[in-house]
Amino acid sequence: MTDDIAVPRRRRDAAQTRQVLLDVARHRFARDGYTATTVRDIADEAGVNVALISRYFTSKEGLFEACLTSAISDVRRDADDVGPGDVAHLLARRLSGSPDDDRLRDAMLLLVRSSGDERIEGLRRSMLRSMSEKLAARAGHGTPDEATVLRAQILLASTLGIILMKSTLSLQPLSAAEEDDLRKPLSDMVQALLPRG
Amino acid sequence: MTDDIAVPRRRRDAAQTRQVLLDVARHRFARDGYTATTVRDIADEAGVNVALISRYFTSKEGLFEACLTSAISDVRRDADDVGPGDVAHLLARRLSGSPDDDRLRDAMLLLVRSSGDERIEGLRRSMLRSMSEKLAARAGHGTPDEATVLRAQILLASTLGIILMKSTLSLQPLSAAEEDDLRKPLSDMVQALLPRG
Amino acid sequence: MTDDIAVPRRRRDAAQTRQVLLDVARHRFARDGYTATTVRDIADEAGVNVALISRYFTSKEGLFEACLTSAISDVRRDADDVGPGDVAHLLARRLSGSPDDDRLRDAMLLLVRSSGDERIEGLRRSMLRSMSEKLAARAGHGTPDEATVLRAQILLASTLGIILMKSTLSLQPLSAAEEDDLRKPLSDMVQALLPRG
Amino acid sequence: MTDDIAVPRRRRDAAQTRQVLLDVARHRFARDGYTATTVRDIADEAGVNVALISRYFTSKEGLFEACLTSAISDVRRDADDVGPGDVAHLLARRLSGSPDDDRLRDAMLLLVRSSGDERIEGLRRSMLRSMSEKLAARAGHGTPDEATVLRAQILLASTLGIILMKSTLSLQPLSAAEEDDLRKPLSDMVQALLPRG
DNA sequence: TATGAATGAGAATTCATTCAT
DNA sequence: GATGAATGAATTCTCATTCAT
Repeated sequence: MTDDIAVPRRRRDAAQTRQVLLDVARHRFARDGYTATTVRDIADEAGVNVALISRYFTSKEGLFEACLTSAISDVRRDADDVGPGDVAHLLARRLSGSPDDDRLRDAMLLLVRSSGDERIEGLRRSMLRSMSEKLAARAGHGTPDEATVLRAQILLASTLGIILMKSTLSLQPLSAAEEDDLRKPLSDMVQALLPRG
Repeated sequence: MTDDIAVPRRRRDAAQTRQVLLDVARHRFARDGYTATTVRDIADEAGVNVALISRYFTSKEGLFEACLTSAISDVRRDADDVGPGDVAHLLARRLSGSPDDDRLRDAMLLLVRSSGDERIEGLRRSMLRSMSEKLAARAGHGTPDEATVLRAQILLASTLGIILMKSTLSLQPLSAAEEDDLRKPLSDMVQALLPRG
Repeated sequence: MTDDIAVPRRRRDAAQTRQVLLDVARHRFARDGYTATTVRDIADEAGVNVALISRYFTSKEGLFEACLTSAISDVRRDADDVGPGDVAHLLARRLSGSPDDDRLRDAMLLLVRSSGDERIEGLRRSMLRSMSEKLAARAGHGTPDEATVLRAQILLASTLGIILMKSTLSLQPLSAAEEDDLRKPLSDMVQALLPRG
Repeated sequence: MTDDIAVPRRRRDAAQTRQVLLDVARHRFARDGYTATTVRDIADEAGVNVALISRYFTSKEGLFEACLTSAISDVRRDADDVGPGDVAHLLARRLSGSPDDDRLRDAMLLLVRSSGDERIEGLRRSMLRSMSEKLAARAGHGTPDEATVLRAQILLASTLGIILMKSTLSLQPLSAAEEDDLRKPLSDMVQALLPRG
């Protein structure tokens, strides 16, 4: 019952237990939002006891924060891997349904999920601010002006809106759209908002 | 924050009480989501007893459904008022902070808020589908093909993402952006996604 | 909606309104018990406003008390009408389903329904005590001894048990039993418990 | 009132906690009926937290069902222990106040208590039907005819009426009657209703 | 390290009752 | 005399968290 995952969990491995909880939580928080997700659900799906959430993450909020932090690193790492100039292609790939990118989509989704805790909100905000600045920088030359940052934020918000709609609501044809279907429209959108992107 | 006691509520006016509850609920559900909003909060902010929610709307879900229904009419009415061709201007006006449009922004936000109840989800979905079709139709000629509908849905999702980010997270400069700041970027985006829109 | 009863209720007739409430309440309390019956149900079935229950009977308990009192008179009157010696026949007739006797069965049922209020319980107790004494007296000669009263109470309790089971639970063949089916068994029972009854 | 803390409850023993809840609930439901009993009362008397009721029995209805089920087994077991022919003696012993039989009287009382839930009602009905058939069979020869079943049901209903009256209402002399006082009258009643019983 | 037991706070909902018309 | 509006006190149930093993 505890090991319905491929890698047969070793018992009594704290680090691994922690990781499993984190993975499950990230997915659930992303999909259902903070309040609608119960710690018991998470623990059950992870195949461990609820009390471990308090143990490893102090509280539900602590767990959410850990999810957000890990999500942020993932997104950062992913962004760094990508060369300049092909934001649209990256987006299209990330948005389409390939299971490899589930984790990344979840990570992005977390950025629109609020926990209610103000300190955690700060994290989200600063992450989004930094993402939009990086995006703006990529579009141009040196440090971007506010107008460009605004455009970058509009692009970012749009992307998140698309992920949200695509993955949480089954709205056709968007939900079923593949990478190929999305590439051109997204490319147009990116070009329009951040010309040099 | 808007106008808590502007209209001096007459006591013992069922229709008005119902309306006040509906208004408060719509705002709260839009801002905080379904699960994070408690009926007691709504009743308190409305200045009436909680029991009246059951009385007038049967249940929390019933209240949410009523909010969604009323939001849908508002959005429909607004969309009908707008002539063809100026989607971007409309968006810019709607997205900027003018208090007149608070209700409309809330209405739109409700479209990304889930109650968990499957029947209500159907409502949301069909509304979004119909909005995207109308949007697609406006872009072109006769009944739109699926590719155009997809583009319309991308535009719709983007818009919702922007509203969500702009109003629930204080991310500068987006959150403070005025109609003038938004018009050009949005216009570019609309043009890119729905050329004739 | 208000007058689903044969006699077209005159509006604004306090005495009659009171009576209708009383009748409906007696039936409901008898059938469903005190706690399981809501004043709103009663008012609705009576076709009047709930507030009138407080008005005419002070409270739910007051209404129950009034029901019990009226039930007691009915039972008393009925008992007085019956000559000595034919208790079994009376029982059989009362227990069978003839609608004329619905009110009387309800009245009897009320005697096993508790309201929780101690003062009202006293009423019930003293009524039952007096009924059993009368029953005992009928069996014999002069003032009955305790053993005879005990037998009378056993008979009374049995009768109430039969009514309860027959009318609130659909247990075949008892629930469908007619006067003819019941007469002999009941007669045997009465004879056995109160030989001269 | 019986033995509140006689058995010194070990802490953190799920099976025992469950059992204590069940015992308390059975007594309360039997004495006060379903609606008049609150889960908080039960938990308090059991000395545990209310949430454990949901945990162990899902809901109040689930708890009631568990009570009824366990009551039915108890009654069945008791009935099986009794040889044929001495129903009256058994009754007399069961009805008298000996604390050993408190549980059994509660069990019987539960059979006249309704929860409102239709599925649970089915349980009660089928149990009563089977009891009356067994009773009828015991009276005679082979499979009993409907008339005999009717007589058995009358006896059963009478018994329940007597238990109800004896234990929930303090009506003298019935409530204080001892085994010896009851044996003869009950024996007469049983003989009259089920001659060979 | 992990578990199952237990708790307390808070959620939605129901209900008798009171108030204003 | 009667009504509909409104209230406050329960009631059941859920959930994050803590405790004991």
